[in-house]
Amino acid sequence: MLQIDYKSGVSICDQVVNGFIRLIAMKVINTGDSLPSVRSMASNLSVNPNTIQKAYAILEEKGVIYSIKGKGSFVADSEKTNEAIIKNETNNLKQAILSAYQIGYKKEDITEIINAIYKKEE
Amino acid sequence: MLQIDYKSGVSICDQVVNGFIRLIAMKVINTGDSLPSVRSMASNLSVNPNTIQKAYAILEEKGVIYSIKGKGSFVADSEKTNEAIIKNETNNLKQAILSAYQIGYKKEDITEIINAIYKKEE
Amino acid sequence: MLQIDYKSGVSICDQVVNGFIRLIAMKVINTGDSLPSVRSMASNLSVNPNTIQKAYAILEEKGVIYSIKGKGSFVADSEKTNEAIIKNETNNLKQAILSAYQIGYKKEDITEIINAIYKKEE
Amino acid sequence: MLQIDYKSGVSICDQVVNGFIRLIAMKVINTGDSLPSVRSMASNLSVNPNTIQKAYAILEEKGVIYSIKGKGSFVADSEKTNEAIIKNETNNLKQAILSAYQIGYKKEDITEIINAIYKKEE
DNA sequence: GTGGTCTAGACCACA
DNA sequence: GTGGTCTAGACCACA
Repeated sequence: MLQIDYKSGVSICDQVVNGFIRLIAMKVINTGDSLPSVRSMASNLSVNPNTIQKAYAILEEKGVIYSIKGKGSFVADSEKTNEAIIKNETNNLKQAILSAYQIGYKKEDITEIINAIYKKEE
Repeated sequence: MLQIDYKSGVSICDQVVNGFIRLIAMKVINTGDSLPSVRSMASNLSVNPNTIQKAYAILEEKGVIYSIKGKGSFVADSEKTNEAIIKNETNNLKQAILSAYQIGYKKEDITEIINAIYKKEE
Repeated sequence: MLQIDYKSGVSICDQVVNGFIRLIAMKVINTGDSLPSVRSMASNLSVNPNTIQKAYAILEEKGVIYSIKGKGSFVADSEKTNEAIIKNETNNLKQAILSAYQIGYKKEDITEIINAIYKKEE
Repeated sequence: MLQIDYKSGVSICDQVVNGFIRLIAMKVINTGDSLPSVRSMASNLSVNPNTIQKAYAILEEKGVIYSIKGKGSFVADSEKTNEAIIKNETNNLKQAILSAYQIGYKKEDITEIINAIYKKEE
């Protein structure tokens, strides 16, 4: 379900968190869908269960999933998930753009980068 | 000269590195200007000299400063600093924009954020 | 695994960096192989862990190894390591040859040294 | 007489030593010629007299100059200087070439680098 | 005084 | 257990 890059420098925990946020944002998994159990996820990725446990806790704290003892973890309702995801992403963008602005980037400089990425990925 | 947030999660070393890159990018300090000595910087920020030493080493490797044993550390030629700064900033932007792209942001969504920042700051 | 000369004038850190580059270049250790942990290496060489830590950080930055928090350090893909190794070695050679050129060595003088080494070692 | 690059990372002392060795090797200055006094050299290069003093001491130790108290420093006889210079340079080359050999460089790989340098500089 | 390297040892995040 | 960051402080080369 998720691809982990063990050499990327990004912690596995963060990769799991971001991976699920992405899957939810792209509607690959939707409100009410259950996530793999901590243990199955851990064994599939050959990863320590604690790592997955922590990732799920972070996702729950962000409001994109909820966990029910003895049943498992589920995607929260789309209103909540949308809000959480957009807030997260917009903050990232704001920070990067503000920083670029402060060192003298013009709107066009940023637009150029955007165009390059959207063209390349399409 | 620099503001350090000791609880930000970002390492002190990185804050010093990014702080100076920003100061140089904004031309607050210019080619040939000397940076505070490792020791004075360390005592001003109430931080261990090794931490500043490491930050300066990273800045030197990025090509934005050069250090002379026994003399001090200085801002590099503007050609070199510009190159390093643009590379740094463009990487930041690329990462943020790619991530936004992947979860479904459209060009217009990002442009909106850009406009908000550039209007607000002007 | 590595021989350190504590009085050579070359820093321990650099000796570790160059030592591993050589081991990788000579295929004594290969892609995916794990390096000794920072701590075990440090105790084996009777050296402070920070020194090894720094050496590993430099090796990672050069692209010949990658480190995973909590797991260890590993030799990178051979594509990456080859590139880094050749860059490193070619720089060394260039520097030595340029210096010889400048004080009047002719091509033949250098070729003679090369022949002596290659004959002797074969 | 000498060009010092204050940002090169190479210590001023070493630059002075290598600079004179080069001048002697290229016969710009010859046996019996006097070197600038420590003080005039220091003031010309805006450098601490101790630094020049040390450089001269190293040159004397290598046998390429000799100093007479109250009179100054002079280039040694050409037999001595030649010997010292060739020994120095050949050692450098041997070290670099042996290292290249050990990691699998072929003669041709090194020859290519030599040709590139000799063509570029001519 | 200034940068550079190192020891000794603590503490954190991650697995 | 493993890598990463940091404090405290010594010592060296260089100017």
